[in-house]
Amino acid sequence: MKTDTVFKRAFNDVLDLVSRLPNGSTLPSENTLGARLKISRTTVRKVIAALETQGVVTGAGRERVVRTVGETARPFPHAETIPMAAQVEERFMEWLLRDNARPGTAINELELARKFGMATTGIREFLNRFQRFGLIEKRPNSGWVFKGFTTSFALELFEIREMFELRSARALAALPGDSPLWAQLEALQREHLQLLENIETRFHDFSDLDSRFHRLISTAAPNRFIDSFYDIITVIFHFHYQWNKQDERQRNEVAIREHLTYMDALFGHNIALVELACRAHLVSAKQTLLRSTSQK
Amino acid sequence: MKTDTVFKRAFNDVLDLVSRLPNGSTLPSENTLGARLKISRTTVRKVIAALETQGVVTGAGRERVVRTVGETARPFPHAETIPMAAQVEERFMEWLLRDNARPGTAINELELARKFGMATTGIREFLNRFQRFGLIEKRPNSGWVFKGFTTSFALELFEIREMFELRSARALAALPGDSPLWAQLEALQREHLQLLENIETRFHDFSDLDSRFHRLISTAAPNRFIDSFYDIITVIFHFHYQWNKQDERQRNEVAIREHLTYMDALFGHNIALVELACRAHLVSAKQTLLRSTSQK
DNA sequence: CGTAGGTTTCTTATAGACAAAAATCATTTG
DNA sequence: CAAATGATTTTTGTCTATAAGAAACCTACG
Repeated sequence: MKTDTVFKRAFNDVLDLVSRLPNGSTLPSENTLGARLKISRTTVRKVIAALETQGVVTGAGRERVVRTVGETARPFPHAETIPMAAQVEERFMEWLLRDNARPGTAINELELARKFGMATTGIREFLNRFQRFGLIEKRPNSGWVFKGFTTSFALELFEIREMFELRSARALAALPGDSPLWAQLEALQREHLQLLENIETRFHDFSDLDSRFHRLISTAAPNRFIDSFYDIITVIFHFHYQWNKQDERQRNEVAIREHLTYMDALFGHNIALVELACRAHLVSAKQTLLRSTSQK
Repeated sequence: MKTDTVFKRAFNDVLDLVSRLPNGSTLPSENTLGARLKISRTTVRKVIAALETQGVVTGAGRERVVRTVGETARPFPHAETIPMAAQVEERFMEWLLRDNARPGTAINELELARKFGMATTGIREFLNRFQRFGLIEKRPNSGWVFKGFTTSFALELFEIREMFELRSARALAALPGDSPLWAQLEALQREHLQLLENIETRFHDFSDLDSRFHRLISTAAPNRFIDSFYDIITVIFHFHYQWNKQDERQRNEVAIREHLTYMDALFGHNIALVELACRAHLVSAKQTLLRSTSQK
């Protein structure tokens, strides 16, 4: 059976939306709600039905009215609004990093299914998608092997990353001044400066900013294969940041300053400087990653 | 239920192996057979049991003897020895190319399952793996869309291909003369020359040679992400060759000559010449591909 | 007559079952 | 006791079933 995470997320969203409405106002139409929440009318109706039994919405048909007074309905826990497929990645990476980080470790679908409390189908599907990250490999009719978060993995990853990033950075620097990308880059620059001011408390926020910065650069010359590669980078770094907390504040501060230099070079449209700043940043990012890989 | 393609392929292989043995010789041990056919002993025993009922092998336990006289057992049809997962790709590409090549076409798992005579699980698994080829995209809770074999697809593919190929070619040219790769490259050179001699009849054989040539170059500096990208190239070109038969003989002849020039440059360790030959070949390959893409 | 709600049909996400194949454990024999 | 066969346990590949969710169709009201 499907999980009803779509319904639960939508329920919470509508609850939130409705709570901002004045008491007694009419509910937006089913189509409007569906469009706003990016779900089908079928699910909208299910949500409305649930809200009716909870007394948040009264009336029927075109005459549905919001009642925000009285005890409000309780939203579903956040965990139940995340689709299963998305949760597997999180749990799998945690399992890899905490328990079984050794290269060559066999990955057993049945064991994972039991550990994660789900059917093997879901595990298989995840592993098949995860394969492209280059960390696991399939042995037909036998299981999967974890190839290890090794030095060579990091080196291979960064070889490609450098090629792609330099190419995108050059393309961006060559963009005319009236491209909307410059405004977006300026906004990101401000975010970097703000983060730098509050680095002591907010240093965890860098992971997300980092991903957005590099992805923005890659949009200067869109290429589906490069975009797809950035998914890999994002996931690897996301978990690397979660796992390796050593010197996190300081590492992130250094990276922010490198980003700022990199952005200055971009704003200056100076290809040579851009390449220099880009390379410098990637070298330092590579060193950070390399410090937490296993040998071979 | 699993298909028994492993058993059937193994059965055919053992039948073939046994037919070369003199009548009355003892059968190799189960372990030996398993190692040679890359299958588990369980399947070896199943094959032996089948051969016993067919009278090709007599005796039991350690005393099993081959009987090649009399009517020999019939092998299983080749089609039944190919694992289902491998067959889907073939059928899917054919379906894409023949029937529904239009960008934006919705891909319906259930419909494909019915058309291919298999369960939806198998289709899903295939589509999830095929996603990395950049030709399809998933809409959660809805189906998949075919993004189209478009001009931009070809351009994006070749942008990456050129980056990767130039980098590998440079690495290969820089390899010392005693590297085993040079001998392998010489062997490939001979294959090219032979194919060129019989181009009129054997021009279909180029597809395979092409793939092996470019993959050999990439082994000069192994990188899992590049290898993975070559899988995409190989599949795309495999089906492109099957689909677009126009001028096939001539196109392949041109490509062979380009390869030969490229190889000469590599043997000469002349980076500038290598880059020239490599670029020239890729440009012409790109043109070929572009000629059969749809607009946008 | 176009937009909204009501109803029906179709598709996807996930679980569960089971034979094929692998992996492990046990026994025999030279 | 090492290498082979025999028996048993686990795991994978594939199918079927079903609720959640999307999509399509229908009806009614302003």
